[in-house]
Amino acid sequence: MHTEVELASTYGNPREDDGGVFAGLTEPQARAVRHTEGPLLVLAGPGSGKTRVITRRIAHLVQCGIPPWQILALTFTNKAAAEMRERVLHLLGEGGAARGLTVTTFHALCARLLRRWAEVANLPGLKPDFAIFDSADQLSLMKKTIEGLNLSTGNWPPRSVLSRISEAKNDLQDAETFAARHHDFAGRTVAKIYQAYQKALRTAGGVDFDDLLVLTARMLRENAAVREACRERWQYLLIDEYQDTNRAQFVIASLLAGEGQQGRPPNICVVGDPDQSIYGWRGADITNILDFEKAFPGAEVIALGENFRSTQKIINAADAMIRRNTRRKHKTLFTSNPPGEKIDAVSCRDEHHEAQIVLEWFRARRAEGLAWKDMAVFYRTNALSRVVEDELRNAGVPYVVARGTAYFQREEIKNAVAYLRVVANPADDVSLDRVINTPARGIGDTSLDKLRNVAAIRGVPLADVLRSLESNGAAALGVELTARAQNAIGKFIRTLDDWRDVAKPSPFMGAAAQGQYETGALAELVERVIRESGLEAMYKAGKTESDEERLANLAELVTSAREFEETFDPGADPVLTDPRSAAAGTYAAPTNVLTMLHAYLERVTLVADADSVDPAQGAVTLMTLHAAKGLEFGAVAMVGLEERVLPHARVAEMPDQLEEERRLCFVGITRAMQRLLVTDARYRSFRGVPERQIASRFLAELPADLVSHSDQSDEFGGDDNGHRSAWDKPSATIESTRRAHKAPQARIGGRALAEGVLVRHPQFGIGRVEAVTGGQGARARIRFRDVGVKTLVLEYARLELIDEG
DNA sequence: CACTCATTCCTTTTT
DNA sequence: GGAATGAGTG
Repeated sequence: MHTEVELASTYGNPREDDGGVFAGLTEPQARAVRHTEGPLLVLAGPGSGKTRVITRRIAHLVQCGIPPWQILALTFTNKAAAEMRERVLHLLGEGGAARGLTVTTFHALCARLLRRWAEVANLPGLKPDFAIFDSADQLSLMKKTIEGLNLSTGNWPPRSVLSRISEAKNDLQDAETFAARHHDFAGRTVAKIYQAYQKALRTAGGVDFDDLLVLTARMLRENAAVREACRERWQYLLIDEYQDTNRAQFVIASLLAGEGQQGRPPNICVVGDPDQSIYGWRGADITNILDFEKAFPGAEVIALGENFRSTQKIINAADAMIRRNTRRKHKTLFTSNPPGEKIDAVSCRDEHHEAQIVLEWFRARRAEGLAWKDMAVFYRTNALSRVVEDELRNAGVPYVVARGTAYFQREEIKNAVAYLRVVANPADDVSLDRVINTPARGIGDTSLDKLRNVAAIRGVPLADVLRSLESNGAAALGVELTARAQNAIGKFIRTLDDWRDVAKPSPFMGAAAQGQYETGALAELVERVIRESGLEAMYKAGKTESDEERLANLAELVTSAREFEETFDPGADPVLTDPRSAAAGTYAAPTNVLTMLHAYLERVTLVADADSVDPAQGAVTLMTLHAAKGLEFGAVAMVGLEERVLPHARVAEMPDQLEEERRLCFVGITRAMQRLLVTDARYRSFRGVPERQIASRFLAELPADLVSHSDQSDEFGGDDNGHRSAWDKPSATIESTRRAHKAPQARIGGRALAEGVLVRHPQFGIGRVEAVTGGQGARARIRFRDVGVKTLVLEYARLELIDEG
């Protein structure tokens, strides 16, 4: 292997090496790129050229003569992986110098490894054609599991049980370990559910997101052969966004990195920023990055603190705020960019007013020459996007909401994908349940319940029962079915078989027999499934606009399948038996549609919201703060800077989460290159109920001299008194500014609060109104059932109206 | 068995 | 404000 001395002689004068991997790098950046052997931690502040360093470093490794297939780069999202791959390719030239390089997400890598090795590694109940269950699938399976145990979903909400199990999985506790550690009633019950859930999951031939990591960690730990095969192949490991890794991911990384070769330390390079760790709730363990040097002794640490993205004012504000966190590795943020404008802060009346403010601010930015695509709106929760969307739509401003998962959550797409999943894996009961009577084909709940019962008793997938019904009749199963239902089921099974025959490798099918894949076969299968399942006819029969839209979406699914096949690169498969064949370009293509279908479904399931961010669209981008990480925009508007929204309400119960909320805010601020707007609203409606809001503490943490604040939250202010706009160019019209805010006096949720009305208070409980005074600072005297009479200021009292009866 | 209308819970963030 | 159940009718 190359040493630093040799490299130094090759790249003696980086800055003049135009076009080379060291061109234009700062000293610390170059140091990170130059580092090839042994553990390396790059602490990369926002806008510090992190991606640049990573991609250059990979290119550098390859230029040093390391075979690309020995390099594994891991990210969290497909988008990050795609971007990295593209940039490395660009650096190395399209000539195939990067062939065999593995750049992928943790989850996708695990899926591939498991499919390749599951049988060898003897993982209980895991078949190589397993389906990956997304959150919706998990939820419906969990519901069934809880009901199957005769527990109430009221006492054991599937969501929270799932999150407890997910927590356990992220910490690598299986059901048995979990059971051994929890002896209280709730813990024991969850353990029982955990066990049953895993069993149901395996029966359905499925794994959930967490399982992908857990099972891979376990496989690598317990199976020396697999472990060695992976280590043998990947000598250089790189992990992006390392601050977001959880315990399972840390174990996988450590096992892959191994002990290094011949007593030398492992070549693991991790890049991240503890200040941008925002996935603690998903098990991300910030100590992974804080203690990297402990886990990998002798690690070189390089801090990239210089920011090349934002103005001084933005950087200084972000720095001042994040300094308040105590659990961090301090690095000084600085920039030699221009000072820039002050941060705009506007206090608004309510969320509608806020949306108008954002719109006007964007128009002003556009007047200054910024394009729509250079602007973005960030918010803490998805629910906040709606009002902004409405405002932009009405104003005719083009926008896109970054919700990559949304497309695949549409009913029609879920249906079509569920059919495909049943083709790929007939045991997938969750998908089968979804499609067996969609569109309605006469297989009703009564019949299904009987058959599900049989399946549950025998512990086999429903599909097996259906099949045995088809060959042996209902009597053999010990159930009675109407002839109508039996016919319908028979027909359904035969349709499935037809599709599977097409998909299966068949020695009689010409090209397939030669081991060649015919491009278009997957798209053809998707098209066939949509047509022959009756989905197409079902939506064609409907005449509403949404039905037309649904047909269009289904057509799009066919297109997406076609695109997938066309861009599918079998050489990029991380688990090729012989990586050298990838380098040589002589790998074997997949031989049948089923293989392609599996790859496609995997891709479809492992999408992230951030994956859909496409600045080429020429539109304003709307997204959650979480999705914003890693991106940058000329002008950023952050809305909902309020207590209980941006530090989220949950912080009240879990104070240690406050620092993560602050990091979230930090991430948002540091996305802005030139201009930043932060807004808070005095009133905001949650689920239709307006609530009095308090400005976020984070606003107060921004140094006053960097902020230009404009309070427009006055009830009737901000109409046309000249103070409406705090910035240079207010828009010419006042169109919607007139939508006066409803006076909060003596009103709750738009309904008048009168004597004798029942209300609920978050602390005091239920009470009856005895008297109301209106006007500014309206009050009500309320006799509470439990705590007696209190006089409350309506503005602050977050009361809820209760209907009598 | 299929479809329509009312009632319930909900939401933090996502691979 | 909306999705996801459940009751009731054709």
